[in-house]
Amino acid sequence: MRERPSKTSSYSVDVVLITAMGNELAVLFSRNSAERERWSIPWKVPQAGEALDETGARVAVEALGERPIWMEQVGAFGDGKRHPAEADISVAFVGLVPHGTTAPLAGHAWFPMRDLPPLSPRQRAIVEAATRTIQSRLDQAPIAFRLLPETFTLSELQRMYEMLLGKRLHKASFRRALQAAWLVEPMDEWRSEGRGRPAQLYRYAPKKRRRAQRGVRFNLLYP
Amino acid sequence: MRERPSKTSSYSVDVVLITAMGNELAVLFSRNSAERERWSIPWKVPQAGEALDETGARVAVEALGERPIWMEQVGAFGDGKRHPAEADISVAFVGLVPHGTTAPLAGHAWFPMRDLPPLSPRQRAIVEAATRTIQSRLDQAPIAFRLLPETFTLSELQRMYEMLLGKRLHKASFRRALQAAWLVEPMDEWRSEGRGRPAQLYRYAPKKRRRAQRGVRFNLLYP
DNA sequence: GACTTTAGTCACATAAAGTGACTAATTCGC
DNA sequence: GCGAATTAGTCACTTTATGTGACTAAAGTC
Repeated sequence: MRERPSKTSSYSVDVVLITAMGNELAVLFSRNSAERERWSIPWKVPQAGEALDETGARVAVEALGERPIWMEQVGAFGDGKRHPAEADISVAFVGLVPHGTTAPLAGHAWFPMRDLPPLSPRQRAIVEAATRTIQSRLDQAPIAFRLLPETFTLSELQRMYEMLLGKRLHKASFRRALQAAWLVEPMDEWRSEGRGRPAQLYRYAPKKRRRAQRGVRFNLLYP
Repeated sequence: MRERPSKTSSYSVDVVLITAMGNELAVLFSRNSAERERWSIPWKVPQAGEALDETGARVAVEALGERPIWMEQVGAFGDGKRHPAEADISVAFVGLVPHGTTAPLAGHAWFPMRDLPPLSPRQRAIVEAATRTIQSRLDQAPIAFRLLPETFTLSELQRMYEMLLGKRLHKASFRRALQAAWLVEPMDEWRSEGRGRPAQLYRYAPKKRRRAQRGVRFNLLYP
């Protein structure tokens, strides 16, 4: 009804790749091609006829060397100011990178979540939203398991959840909730981590639940 | 690394406007300008320098005549096949239209959620995702209240929640949860709806809760 | 005035979450 | 070798939340 846009608006696809490093989450950054001392999260412009998810996967593969083990859309971001290069808006995805695959390609680096490099306002918003997306999916999607190796101890799992939620959990409650959710299966192996009693190893093996499954529900606060 | 895209990709902004009509949710549709017998949810192409939210608001205003009382982004949709006209992808929003404002502009019509006109796959996906977005925000955002008039009875409120959730709720549980959430305030008015005992009127008046507020939590199933 | 209809509340049963304390199996220091 | 320290794993008890049926209240209907 108003004036037609002078030119069609374009979009980029930006991907927040997350992994767990030690006791912190880390995000993958690429060195900017123009200003080499600046960093940004990986992004690309779509190719003709390419589905959104495919573009997201392509961005991830080119930044990481492999496909993330889980990926979900975060949303579209745009404030009227163009940003990652030419794009009017950016469609953001979060992807999870499993433990171990943490060797970055040339021109890329992992930054701990709490100490990110300077970012454009848009990309900062994207990273924050990605974190919220992960937290909100945490009780429905196997996010914590994707960040851990195949087998893990329950303490490791709990630490992963604590890292993702940003709060401490009570051990007994955590295990009780885990049991109710039928998500893990004990192995016949134990691992001695130096200090104390050896921990039994588990693996992710969700049981197909009958009725209305209710996710995991770790509301559980620490004292 | 591969071929550059031959032309920049474009996007549209599509808006799912929802209101409550009787005992059903309804969605606003516009008649297609090309094929007059077909309908689509309102959409537009952004103007230069316009923020995403602004475009969403503009689409809503031009389809509805006023601003929706609540609006949130649903996400970006694109499968590689262009659709609403030229756009490669569509960024979708849901908006709520308060009770009463239901007179549609010319070329527009409300369709009950269970009997939508034929839609493109993309717009169908958008409407479904919009419904899920609303359901997932239901315990955090005042969605049900936005669809009701200023004052309402608790039975009306419960029916609204039931409509939005698509399941029945138990009266006693519903009211208990409502009380725990400190969301409504009784008025000194009663309304007799013909049949039975008159119901007290309430209004939305959320108390600023101190600690970790936990939203509303109507898990509550019916027998 | 008995019956129907909708509002509003109560009490009790069941389930889930919060929490501290206890037992178990290791390594470490000596 | 042995007690302290450390981490794993479990229990039992308390407190909250939720599920549910039944009951009382205030209208209209006939």
